[in-house]
Amino acid sequence: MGRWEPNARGRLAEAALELYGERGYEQTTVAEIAKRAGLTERTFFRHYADKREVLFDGSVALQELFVKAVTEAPESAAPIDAIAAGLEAVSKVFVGRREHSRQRQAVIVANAELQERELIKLASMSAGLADALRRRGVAEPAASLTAEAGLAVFKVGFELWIAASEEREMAQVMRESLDELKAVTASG
Amino acid sequence: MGRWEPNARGRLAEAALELYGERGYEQTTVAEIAKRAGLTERTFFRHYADKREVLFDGSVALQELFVKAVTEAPESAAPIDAIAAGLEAVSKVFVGRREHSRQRQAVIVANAELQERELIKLASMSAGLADALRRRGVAEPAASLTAEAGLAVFKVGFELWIAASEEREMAQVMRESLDELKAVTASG
DNA sequence: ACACCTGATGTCAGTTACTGTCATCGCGTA
DNA sequence: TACGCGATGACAGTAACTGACATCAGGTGT
Repeated sequence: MGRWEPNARGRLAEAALELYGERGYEQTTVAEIAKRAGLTERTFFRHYADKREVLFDGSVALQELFVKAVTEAPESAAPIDAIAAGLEAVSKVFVGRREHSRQRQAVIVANAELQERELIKLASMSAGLADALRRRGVAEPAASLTAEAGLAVFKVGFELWIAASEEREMAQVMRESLDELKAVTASG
Repeated sequence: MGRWEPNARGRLAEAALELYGERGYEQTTVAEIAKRAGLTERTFFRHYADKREVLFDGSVALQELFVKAVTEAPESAAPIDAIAAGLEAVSKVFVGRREHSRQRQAVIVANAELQERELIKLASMSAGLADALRRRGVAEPAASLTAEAGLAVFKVGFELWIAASEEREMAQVMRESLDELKAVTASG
């Protein structure tokens, strides 16, 4: 366990998820995470800005994927359909990762600080999507509202997918959730 | 400024908003807030769970009002219309408070930790609204999606209202934002 | 008038997240 | 083989937050 074992960052993320799951987020100290990863507390903070961030390593890549899919949707697609294309793209990333997602989500819902961090990541995604829509020529407040609606579908759809049986595909759940949103907003 | 001046809690909230505005959230210590309120750091933490919570004193009451209005909407009202009734009720609370809201929002958007706290308060509202809708007989995931849609309207509408001129009423902004959401989700 | 009770506050010590600074290590390169 | 450089360790310090206990002001009962 020398100073130069490879992938220090990944070892820290793995150790953190394990410990948060075993004894809870609050009952875990950063020093313990670092020790399990064969590193020191100071090095933890060189890789992650704080004790929460270690659980959200992939969020930037996920947002970029989402935004990219919206940006590259056909010009003719309506804003909500561009968002739908983004949801399709994002869903592919989660194929085969349901169990890992469940474990991670269980840790997050057990602690308010982690929920806060999750929410600001989702808000960042919403802002990125609104940007992408604006670049497609969508005006405000339509762009922000469409982005928020898309995130609502993602949030609700994600929870449904986690709770669902193994055969149920995320992309399908997302499509159905979006249809449901369209239904409930289609009054008056 | 003796030990028993009245309204210690209110004095702390006022001092905190002032200091966060003057020198920023991170550059303000809890000891400084307490000192300006004529109290000690320890007493601050008896009134507020942490350094962020002091800015969110009214959030529980606001949520209760929102939920109450949704609950008491006519039985015949569609879910989205019950939410609309809630938005109307909430809007009344903000009459005459635009300047205060601007000041507070400026402090919040300037700091990520405060944004996180704001987001979890809004998420709590969404959960409360979904509950209320379920009690009205709305099934899942329609209840959660309608609640999330309502919160999206509130978020976007609130920012529009803050940026708008003095004559523009929040209730009107909320109505227009909801109509816009209905428009963007009314495709295919 | 007096002792007593109670809730709010003060005091103090302790833990832990997080930061700044400098020393040290292992590896590649000239 | 000497040197440079990025990653890590070591250490001290700040501030958010907590627990335990003392103290104070005001009300209550006698």
